[in-house]
Formats: sequence, C-alpha cells, structure tokens
Amino acid sequence: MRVTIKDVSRIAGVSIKTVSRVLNKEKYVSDETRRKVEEAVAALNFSPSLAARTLAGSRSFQIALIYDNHSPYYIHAVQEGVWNRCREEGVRMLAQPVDVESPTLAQEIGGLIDETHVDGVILSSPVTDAPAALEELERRGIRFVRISPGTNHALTSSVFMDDVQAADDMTTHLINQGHRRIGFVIGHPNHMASDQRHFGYRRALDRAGIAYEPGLVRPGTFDFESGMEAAEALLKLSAKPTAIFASNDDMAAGVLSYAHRIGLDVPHDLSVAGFDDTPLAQLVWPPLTTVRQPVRELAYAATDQLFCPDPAIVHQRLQHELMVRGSTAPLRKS
Amino acid sequence: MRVTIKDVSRIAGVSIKTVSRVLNKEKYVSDETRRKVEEAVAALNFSPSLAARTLAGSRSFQIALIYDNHSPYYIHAVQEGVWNRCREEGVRMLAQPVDVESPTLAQEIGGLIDETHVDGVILSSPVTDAPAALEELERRGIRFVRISPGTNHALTSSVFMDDVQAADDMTTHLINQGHRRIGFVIGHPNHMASDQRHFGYRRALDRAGIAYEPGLVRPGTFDFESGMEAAEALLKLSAKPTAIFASNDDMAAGVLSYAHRIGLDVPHDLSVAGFDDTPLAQLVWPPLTTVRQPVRELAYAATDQLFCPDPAIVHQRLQHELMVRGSTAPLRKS
DNA sequence: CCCCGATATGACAACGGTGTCTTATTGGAC
DNA sequence: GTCCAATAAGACACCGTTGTCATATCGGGG
Repeated sequence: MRVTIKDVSRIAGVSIKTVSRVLNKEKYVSDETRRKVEEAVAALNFSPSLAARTLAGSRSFQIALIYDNHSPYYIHAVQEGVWNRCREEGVRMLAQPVDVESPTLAQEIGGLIDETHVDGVILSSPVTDAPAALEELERRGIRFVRISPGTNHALTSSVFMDDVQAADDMTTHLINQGHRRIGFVIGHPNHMASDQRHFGYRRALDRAGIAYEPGLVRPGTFDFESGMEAAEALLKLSAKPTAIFASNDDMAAGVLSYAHRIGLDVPHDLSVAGFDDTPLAQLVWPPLTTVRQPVRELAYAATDQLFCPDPAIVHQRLQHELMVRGSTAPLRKS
Repeated sequence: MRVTIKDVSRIAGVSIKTVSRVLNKEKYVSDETRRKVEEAVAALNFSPSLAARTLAGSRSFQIALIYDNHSPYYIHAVQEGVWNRCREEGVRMLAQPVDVESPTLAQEIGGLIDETHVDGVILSSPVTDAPAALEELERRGIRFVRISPGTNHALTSSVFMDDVQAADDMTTHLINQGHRRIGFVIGHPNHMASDQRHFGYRRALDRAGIAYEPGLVRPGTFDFESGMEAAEALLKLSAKPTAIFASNDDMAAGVLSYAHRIGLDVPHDLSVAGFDDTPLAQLVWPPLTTVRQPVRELAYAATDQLFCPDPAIVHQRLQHELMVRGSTAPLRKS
C-alpha cells in the first residue's frame, strides 16, 4: 500500500508532526532528529500526498499556467521556462489551455482554482489581457504574474519585452539598408503585441521621415497562411515594397514562400524580416532576420516573481535582440 | 471563503452525501432531489475540491502525460490530443516533461504518482521504451497506455502507426519517380521509430531490387543541424544521391537548407522527403513531401483507451498518409 | 396483508497531511 | 538559584470529500 507519514514516523521514532516539520523545513528541529527523519524518508522512498497537504495546509504546491496561443513554439518555450523554475521550487505546474473568446472563460478559471487550490497563476498572452480572466483572479485574491501583457495593470506584476522598440529597431535596420517602401504584416488582433509592433514600425518610419502608407500595411493572424496572403496583396501592388516586415516568424515564412513561388530571389529582389526568433527562423531558406524574444527567460522570470515572498508589484523588462540573418540585404543600386 | 459541499447541501436541503451522489452521477437519487442539488450547485458556482476527492475517494480525476521529446510541434499535438479527451471526461491532465536518460527516472515517476495519486498515465515516445519507467509503473499497478511505442509489450495497451510501412511507402514513392540513388538520414538513436523507418527504407529498396548502400545512409538526431550535416556529407559524394529521404521534417528542412546553400534546385536537381507532416513541412520552400503522422488522433485514442473501463489490452493502429508536395519530383531524363 | 428487493437518503468514520496549542528541556541574564 | 526566552517535540482537531453501513419508503408477488 501507500507509504504515509505515519510509516516514516514509526521508522524514525518520532511523531508524525515532527516528520511534517522536516518535510516543510521548519525551524526548531534538532539536527539529530532531522537526520533520522531524512533517512527514514529515503529508506521508504516517501513522497507526501499533495492532496492531503493541500487539504490540510494553506498551500497546494501547485501553480497554473494559463494560455491560449496557437504557436506551438511559443507555448513550448513558456512551459519550459515556467517548469524550470517550478522544479527548483518543488512545485507542480498545471498547464491549462483555454479559449480567450469563450464566454465561460471566467467560470473555467474559477473552477480551476476551486478544484486545484493553486497557489498562484501565470498568465500568458493573450489571456493576459482578457478582462474576464483578470477580474476573476482578483476577485479570488489569487496572486498572478503576466507574461508580456499588452495592457497596463498597475496592481499585478508582469514580465515583458519592449515590442514597440523591437519593431522600431527592425524597421530601422531595414531603413538603414536603404529600403524606403517597407511592407508590414500586422499580427493577430487578439494580441496586444500586434498593435505595439505596428506602432514601432510606424515610429521608425516617422523618425526617418518616410510617410506611412496604409496600402503597404496588411492584416494578418500570426499564421503562415495569412503571411502568404499578405505577401500576395503587397507584391501585386504597382508600387511594390522592397522589403516586408512580418510581425512574427510564421507569417514571415509565408511571405518567403510566396516570394519563392513567384520567382523572387530573397534577399536580392526582396528583403523579408520576421519577429520572435522561433526555431523556424533558421529552418527556412534563407534564414530569417528576426527579433529574438527571450520567451523562456520571460516565463522563468515571471514564475520567479510569483514565488518571491516580497509582494511588491514589479514590472520587469527583458532585453530583445536583433538577429540579422540572410533574409535581409541592402537595397541593390539599380 | 471557499464554497463547500456543505453549503450546497444546506441550500438544496439535503445531506452532504446526497450532494456527493449527484456530483458523481450515482444511481438512487430521485429526479426531484437531483434537480434541487443541481440548482444549488449552479447558484453557488460550486466546484468540488480535487484534493478532498482524491484523499477520500479512490480516484483523483487526474492523469499524467509523461514525455521527453524535443520537438515542440510533436509535444504540442500530443498535449492537445490528450487534453481534448480529458476535458470530455472532466479529468485533469498533468503534463510532465522528464529526461529519459536520467538515472533517477523511476524515482521521479514514482514520486509523481505518490504525490498526485494519478489514475493513469500516458507515455509518449521515447519514454514508452524506457525500461525503468515501465517497471516503475507496473510495480505500482498503475494503468498506462503508450503512444507510438517502439517495443512490444504485451501487457499494456498502445496506440501507434506503422512506421515501417510508412517509410516503405515513401521510399517506394521516390523509386516510382525514377530515383535509384536515394539517400537516407536516420533519426535519433533514442527513438525506436528511427530503426523502424530505416528498416522500411531498406525493405522498399530490396523489393525494388536496388542494393542498399551504407554510404548513402547517414546518422541524424531529428534536428535541423543534423539534417544539414547529413546533406553535406551525402552531396559531397562523387556518386551523389538524386533524392534524400530524411526521417523527420526538421532534418528534411536541414537538407533543404543545405541544398539551397550550394545552389541546388529542389526538386529538379534533388528530391527531398520528410516524415511527420509537422506544420513546418508547409513553412519551407518548396513544401515538403512527407508522411502525415496522426499525432493528435494517436494521443486522443490513447487517452480514450486509458478511460475505457474494459481492461482488455488493445493495440490500436492508426493510418498514416503520404503527403505529396513540391519537394519531390520525377527524375529528369538526362 | 406481509415480506422482500429495489430505491432513496442520511450518519459517521476515514483519507493523510498541517495548524494550533501544550508541554518539556535548554542555557544564559540577573 | 530563579526566571524567561528560545528550542524541541508531541497531542489533537480539522481540511472537504467519499466509502460503508444503517435506515426508511415504495411497489408488487405470494
């Protein structure tokens, strides 16, 4: 049968409560006793029941990661970052996909919390900006940290990168290479980052004294298909762009694919830039110039915030990095 | 504070136990009573504590998905499949990454089970073939189902596709297009599927009366880099292959990338084939001819097996599909 | 009309830990 | 030598459910 604290206490020759103290690293346990208990725990290969700890105590040793993001790469990186920090803490991570559009979002999150008693929650974009979710968490007084939120929310901590600056940097990079007609593919409307990247693009143009042309800007949904469609629209213009900056790598791959299809040589006929630096960026030809987003680190830092006993509200910014690869090149003198 | 069964029972005017009965859909509850309880549950927005249910009852309403796979696409698809079936069942999924190579693998899994009391486990490759993991699960008498195991194990259910046949099909496809010198990139040695795909390649050659040339076969590790390296080695041979079949899409993308780099035109100078049909296959140029592996369906079916009350051992095979796209073409007559 | 199995409900003790309170036992400071 | 705070350990109730057993009512066959 199951090994319980009782068994451990018998072997160690101490009370149940003392074993519990050792397990929880409490003060006021003699070294001698601690040693005996630890030996007994090891001998029996004892792992305490989370269910019992949760029920009796005030912690559940579990946190939830709530996400609704259709990019496997992104989710995977976030999960890894959160998980890495959790494992250091001896805490379990519950990965919880949701649908931000669902009218029952708040209920689902509330149910999750009631069922699991999680100690805290990590929110990943775009759930970071779903009012229903935020309200529910606040109503319950659950501590949570947001990864790359798009909206300000003074009352909770967050960890993010500067999407505006990053898009500005990339656009500036293209301008410095001599491009003047730079197409832009906007991201999914659900994600606030889409607006920010769009704004960064615009800001860089302004600064360089290049007029913003709505015709050079196309909507997208962060997926390959929408990148292809945007590229088609842009490249059929009579005044074609010489470079296209897509708001993420998947869409950039779509642009690349369409360019190949119509026989364009990237980067000589057309420069293409992406955003995120997912592994995909290096799996296409030519490898994508893109912005490295430190997703794993963001997730790790967010989880760290969650575990930090200091309840101060912190907004931590992590640095992005321009990854210049083969898909962009200086404009050919013609 | 927390809403408990007690509150529900008070509102509904019945005993705690009766509420519990309704929650668990037990027999012997009158329609009238069931209705009253359901109303009270809805009114209070009650969700039962999993911790308490686990502790008191014989089920935990949780299953674990254990994996160690470095392909985000694959993991994501598996998680989705398992999760979809879990949500129908009202069961929680614990996604648990592990390191198959770790000497403490069995301990970690044992600890997971002790801590969480999971009702069952889904194993994804390559954990499916880690003896330490299998032994631990058996010792504890936990029910588990394996997704795409590489080894036979008569005592537990599994869900899989026929890797040998699929690789055979792909190789045959290339042969039918006129290719005779077909390079092959083997997968990661940890994965049994690697051997099976390798074997399928060989079987197709045999049947077609083409000699197996060890020089045309290169080791790989399922990642982009290793695909590139293999391509380099193969394409520097004096007797170059006219087609390269890589054991997965990432490596095929590597082959593609190297081919582009040295100025080859795919598919006219070289045909390239992959395996898995990850989204990546359509994010490269030209889109990859590959084998669609029904990962989501496999995961869903495996979870279904786990929930099935019938304890019969079932080995369920799901069908693969050849996805012919632009990266392969008939050999040019020269 | 009586008895019995099927139906419907409740009382109460677990489940395996932690929180709180109580009870020694120390080792200085006065 | 006495007193008190700090240290060390145990007793016991309780967390929110489910399992088991007891009890009550109902409908139909003899």
